[in-house]
Amino acid sequence: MSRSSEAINQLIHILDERGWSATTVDDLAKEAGISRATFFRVYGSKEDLVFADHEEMIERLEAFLERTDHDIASAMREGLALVFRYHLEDEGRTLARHRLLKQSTQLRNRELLTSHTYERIFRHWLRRRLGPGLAAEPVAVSLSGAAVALHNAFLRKWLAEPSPGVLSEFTAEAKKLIHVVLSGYELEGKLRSSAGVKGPHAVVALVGESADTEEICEAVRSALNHSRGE
Amino acid sequence: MSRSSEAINQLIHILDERGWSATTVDDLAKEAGISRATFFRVYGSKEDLVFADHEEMIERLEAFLERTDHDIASAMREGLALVFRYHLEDEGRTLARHRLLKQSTQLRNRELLTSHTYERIFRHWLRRRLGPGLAAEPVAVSLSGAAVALHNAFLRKWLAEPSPGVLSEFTAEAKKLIHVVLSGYELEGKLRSSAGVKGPHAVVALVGESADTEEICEAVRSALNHSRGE
DNA sequence: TCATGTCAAGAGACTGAGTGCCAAGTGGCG
DNA sequence: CGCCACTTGGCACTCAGTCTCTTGACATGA
Repeated sequence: MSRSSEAINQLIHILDERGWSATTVDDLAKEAGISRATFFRVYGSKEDLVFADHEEMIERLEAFLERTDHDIASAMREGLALVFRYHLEDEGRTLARHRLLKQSTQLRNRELLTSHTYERIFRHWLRRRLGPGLAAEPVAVSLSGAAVALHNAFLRKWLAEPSPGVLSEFTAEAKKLIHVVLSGYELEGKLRSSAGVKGPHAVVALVGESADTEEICEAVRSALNHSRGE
Repeated sequence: MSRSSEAINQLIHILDERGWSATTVDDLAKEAGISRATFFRVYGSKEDLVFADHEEMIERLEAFLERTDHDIASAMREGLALVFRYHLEDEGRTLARHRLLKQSTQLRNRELLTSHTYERIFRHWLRRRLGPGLAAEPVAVSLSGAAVALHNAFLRKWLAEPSPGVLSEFTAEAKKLIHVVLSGYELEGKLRSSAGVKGPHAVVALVGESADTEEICEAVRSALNHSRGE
């Protein structure tokens, strides 16, 4: 898994350097040390290669939404943050892909398609979580559409001018949007957590007064790893 | 214009009957009484042929938004209705295309792309109409995303079960959505100025017993965002 | 040790989309 | 009529993606 994803990153880099249309599948296969036929078996297509890692992200998001105990608004916001953080995670890969996308409308279009996958995931999850009710369907549809659009707008902003503050700006805007839509449709009642009777852990992390969210999370992570013996 | 659009309808019909992948460009060119080369010159590609009429719709929408005297909410609603009505207008063509789309994921993906074009048009128009202001950008992004998602949902519903009442149902829902978003952000904008100076705060994260490290971090992040953002 | 089944990979032919080039029409227009 | 710009057809070419057949590595089992 990790080896193949490195191979993918390398191939994307090659496509970025030599140009999307100037690089043939033969070139890529030769570069990867496999035959042309094997290339198609492994990666599906030249296009799929560039977005192979999105599959993983989609699984992560679905797993998160499936298992979360958060209330609807928090889970939605955190799901969106999860996706956003994924793009910031490997800046080299994301920027290389972005340069690549500028070369070909075909690739840009493919990129846009991934939005619909995220939108669909949120929509279906919202439908389930909102349950039956008059406003559930339009809220599921509109909120997922709006939230993914917001995500894309902030991602575009970050691609144009990478800065670490974008994530928290995005999270704040997403929070506002979710609140506006849910309360506007009078679904505040659904905002409560659906968490069951599971007993809570107590976790104490000590951090400096000026710590930001990520620093605190890091402290929590290390405290957990310590106490759990990982 | 009208002659060529009839030719397009006929070719779409042929694609629908014989199958998308079973019909080659040679077949289509022969059917249209032109050479293969001319086919590509005129229609661009096999895929473009299926969505050629969308170009016209996009121009209609842009012209309407550019010239309308309506207030923002009414113009938005009427613009959406304009697009929706266009699909209902020629039921034969829309249903034939829909049958065609079921045959090929490639075509379905292409269809999804047109959403982004509409979304972009509404977004740019909303930016211009909302003018400068703190909430203008997120509203332009979110509302266009949500509105187009709503449009697509109602269109899917109509395609599954055509009924004339869908248009008015859609218009009503769109009106509600636009009102919720616009009024929701106006309210937020007024409340923001009264936000006080941040003091120290306590953070409590409650997670399920089976939560792993990452889930706990998500919960901490969520709790922080909750307490800091208010 | 050898026979057998399985599976991943390679080799190569084949289809079909899309591009580029050139030659042959097909009108206007002086 | 002859010149010109523009359109169309014919044709070769590249390359993505599919399909089939073969080969070799590996495991299992008598």
